[in-house]
Amino acid sequence: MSIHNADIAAAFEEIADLLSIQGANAFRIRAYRRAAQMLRSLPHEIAAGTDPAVYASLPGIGADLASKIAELVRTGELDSLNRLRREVPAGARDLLSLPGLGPVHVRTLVSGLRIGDRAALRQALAAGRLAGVRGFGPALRGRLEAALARPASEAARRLPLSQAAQYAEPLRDFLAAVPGVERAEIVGSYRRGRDTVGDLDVLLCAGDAADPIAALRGYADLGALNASGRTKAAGVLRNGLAFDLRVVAAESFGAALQYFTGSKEHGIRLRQIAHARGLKLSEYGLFRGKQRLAGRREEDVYAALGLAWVPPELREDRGEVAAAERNALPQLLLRSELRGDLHVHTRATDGNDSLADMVSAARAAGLSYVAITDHSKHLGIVHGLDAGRLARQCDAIDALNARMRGFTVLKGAEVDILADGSLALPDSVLAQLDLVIVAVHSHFDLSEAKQTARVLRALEHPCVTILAHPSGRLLGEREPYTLDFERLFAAARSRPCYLEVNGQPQRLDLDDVRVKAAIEHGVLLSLASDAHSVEQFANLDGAVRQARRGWARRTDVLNARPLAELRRLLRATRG
DNA sequence: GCCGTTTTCGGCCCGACTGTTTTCAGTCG
Repeated sequence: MSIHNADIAAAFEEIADLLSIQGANAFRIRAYRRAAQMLRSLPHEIAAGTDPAVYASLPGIGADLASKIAELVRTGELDSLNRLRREVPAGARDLLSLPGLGPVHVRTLVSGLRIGDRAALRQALAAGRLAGVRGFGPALRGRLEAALARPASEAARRLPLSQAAQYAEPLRDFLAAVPGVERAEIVGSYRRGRDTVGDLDVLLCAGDAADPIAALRGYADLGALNASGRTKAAGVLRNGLAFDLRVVAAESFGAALQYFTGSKEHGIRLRQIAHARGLKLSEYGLFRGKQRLAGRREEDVYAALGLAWVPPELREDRGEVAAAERNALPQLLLRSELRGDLHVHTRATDGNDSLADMVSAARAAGLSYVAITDHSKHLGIVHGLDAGRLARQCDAIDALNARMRGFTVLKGAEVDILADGSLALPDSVLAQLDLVIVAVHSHFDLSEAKQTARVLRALEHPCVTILAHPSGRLLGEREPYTLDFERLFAAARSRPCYLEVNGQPQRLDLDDVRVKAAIEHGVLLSLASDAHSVEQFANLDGAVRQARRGWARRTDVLNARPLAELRRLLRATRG
């Protein structure tokens, strides 16, 4: 088994948690957390073909962490972590996730009271053993009892962005309508366009006279308000989604927008730059002493720090601050630059709408070409096409093209990759299509070696154009299958064939980090709606957002090319 | 534990709210 960046990051995060329970130096703990965060954002696998001598050149990795990475890659284990696991009770780390319990309180529980997991804490609370313990007043004890009473499955779960939007936008609109509120914005990971959202962050601009936090108590969807002061409130909606609300004045709104959009790591970079220049950056503005240098507009804050304005999608501390300093940020892809959509279904298989309606909707979405790619027969659940039905669909497309000006329908199919890497339709059929999408829809649990061999074999097929939803993940439902993406990218580049960024809200696959990696490998991307009904061409917005988070420019995208160039690129896949 | 346009040692981002304080530590974002 090979070690992935995420495994190393998880080990470092566990070390950080355990050290914090032991009361170690806070900056030492932060070093582990930052290293973990950096590793999760790295666009290549560090264990694969990286000279261990190079580890220490990564940002936030010094001699010590480099040697720990080397140990993990070599042995799959970490001595120092194993030692920490022996020193701290096994359930103690889990206690950190309870609301209101930080490392100091957990240390009190573990070393002072021999309470080392949830069950022991529940018992101690019931027996009244915590009454009178320093730091554990009645309010905190009540919070803990409530949290322990909730089933673990209710533990805060990240929602797909599109789902979070259904709650965020009404909340924002409600607050925007409160008298005295001048602006209301959803910030946080929502504004950054992350695939999932853990909680909602809402920022308001209002003068002293307005009291939006009081008004919030009248919001019909409010579940509970856990904290509320003059400028800040925190609570949960009825559906359990947590939110934070902040109120600032107009002269601070831009700084607050920057601050609460995050990410946290991006913000820390900015505050470090301010600090190095003898300035102070907070949600209230950029200050020299008491003098506010910027704050009203977000652009001004970046400019006053000597930085180009960074699009929110890039604010993940993945090199964007350094690029902004050099004025070398990428010109990110725009939705208006997409010329077509290469993954669309009709009711011939599992779609809802007719070929003609899907084509009309594609035109209405501002596109100039679309590929119809219904499922191959093998996938039982979707009434897949056999050779005969596919041939009739191709005739219908020919007839449609003959009637239309300025728009082109391409003939395609989404073909299953069978367990052994062969395809579910015969070559004679595939050869007649303009493009062939292949996808894994079964046997998700193969070993990494077998899954990789399977997919690479499919990509070697001379008719194959695009690999759809390459990781197979379904947000909140199914983990990605294990696949060696380094080899996938290399294969796609040399073949050549193209990788999809699937815009379905539950998929968003490739993810942002892998979009960036694919681009760095020189692989072109196909941004697809995977629409199964006319309204789902809106999925293209999600695909674009995801691609932008992976630093995609127009030139990195297959379907941002005009039709003639697209046809040339499709032909290039056929050797 | 990391790092260098003040530094190879001594720093390391910033502020609101809560609870339990008798002046502030802890948690959170």
